Amino acid sequence: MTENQSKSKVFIETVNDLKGIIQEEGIKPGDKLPSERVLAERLGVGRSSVREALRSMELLGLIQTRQGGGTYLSDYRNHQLVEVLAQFILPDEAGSGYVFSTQRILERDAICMVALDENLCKSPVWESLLHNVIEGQTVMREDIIREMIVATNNRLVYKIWLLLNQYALRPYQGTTTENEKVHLERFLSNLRMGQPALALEAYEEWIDTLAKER
Amino acid sequence: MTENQSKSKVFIETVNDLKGIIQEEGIKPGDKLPSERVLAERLGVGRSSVREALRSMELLGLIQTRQGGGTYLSDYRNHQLVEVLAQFILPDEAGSGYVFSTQRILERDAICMVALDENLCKSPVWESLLHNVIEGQTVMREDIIREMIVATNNRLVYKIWLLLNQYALRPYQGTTTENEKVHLERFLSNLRMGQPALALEAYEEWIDTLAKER
DNA sequence: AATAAAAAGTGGTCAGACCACTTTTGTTAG
DNA sequence: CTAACAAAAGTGGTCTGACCACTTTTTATT
Repeated sequence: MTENQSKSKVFIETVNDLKGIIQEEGIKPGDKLPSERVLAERLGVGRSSVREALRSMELLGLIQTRQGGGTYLSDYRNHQLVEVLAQFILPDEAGSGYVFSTQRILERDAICMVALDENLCKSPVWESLLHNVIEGQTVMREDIIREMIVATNNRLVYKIWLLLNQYALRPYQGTTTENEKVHLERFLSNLRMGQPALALEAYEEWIDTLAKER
Repeated sequence: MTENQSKSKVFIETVNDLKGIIQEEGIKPGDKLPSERVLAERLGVGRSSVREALRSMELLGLIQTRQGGGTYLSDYRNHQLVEVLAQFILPDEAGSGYVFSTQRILERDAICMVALDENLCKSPVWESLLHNVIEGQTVMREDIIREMIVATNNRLVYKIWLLLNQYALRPYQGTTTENEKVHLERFLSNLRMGQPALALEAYEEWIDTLAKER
């Protein structure tokens, strides 16, 4: 099944093989990968091909490398690729716009899911977040959204969202403005009351305001 | 600014240099890059380092390569990265139902987008699809959904959806049953009339019925 | 047993050699 | 002169071997 596409390049296949090894071997983030030389022999390819695969994965942030030390599987969240891609994509807003709107699709769905679920929207998380906002503590937009997406209990969506987050030129960071607090309060309280439409509305306004403030 | 981090690896620097060359030279998507050998000499590094950089960029979908032909700057919007990361992220989730529900999130959004847009929902595509259904011609669920997602004009979403489609244990294939036709008609006509809520409802029923029929 | 030195292991880089394929060039037949 | 074909040059794809710099392990010394 690997060779039905005989045209695929060795280094691409190697990336796939690497994935296979990682799975079979049960290698977890933080664990060490076999050395380049071992991998080359094991996969029956040249070391240079292994390196091309590894370097690609490194640029993606999938692995980390310490000279003389070894290669380690990294937490997928450490995408350094953000910077790399940003350099290429930034001059070309169209690309980043897709990331942004895709993220919002997932977020809107999460909001609906939470608001429509009696148990979810009653969760003490929202109350505590709301409390933090009122108390003036810094509450990150990211954290709130993350909570919602986690709550919907779809790991795949969560992973995709995390990924997009890395790509997004996230315009929302820093301290919470007074204006933002208002939106947040409205949003969270509507969420808790199980009002998907109202929560969505508040969410849209919140995001729009944020985007404009830059 | 490039050498203040003396530790950065050659292939990483090369990626940046490449970016610089692309900018200086005014190389646009579709244009040809200098050959690997030329780049190596020009940057004063080994060809293997150039290759590691190029391969990384290729895995990101930043460039395309034709053996014997050359290396070409590709449209950054072709997020190949989705596929690559999918290799690492998706397999764990396949068959878990997450793929299915994630797909539906994207589809529901597309339906809303189309139905809410005056121009989109008036598109002759839906009419023609509806016509085909009535005429008894085989209309694939996939094709209809695809049309909608394409219509929303978010290439990233489209790519992700295609990907999920491959991983999904897609229960919908084969001939269109009479029962399905009813749902389809209802769905498409609501879509054309710009009724997002009704279209969504019909969609949900349609999908649910399909899932049950297996 | 603690410490220091040597060895082995590992990633980083380069150079050169082929191969397969494509593009260009040059030649030849019409 | 043009069209078709063949040779040559260019280019990416891959492998091998060689160093280097750094880290980890082993060994030897005190």
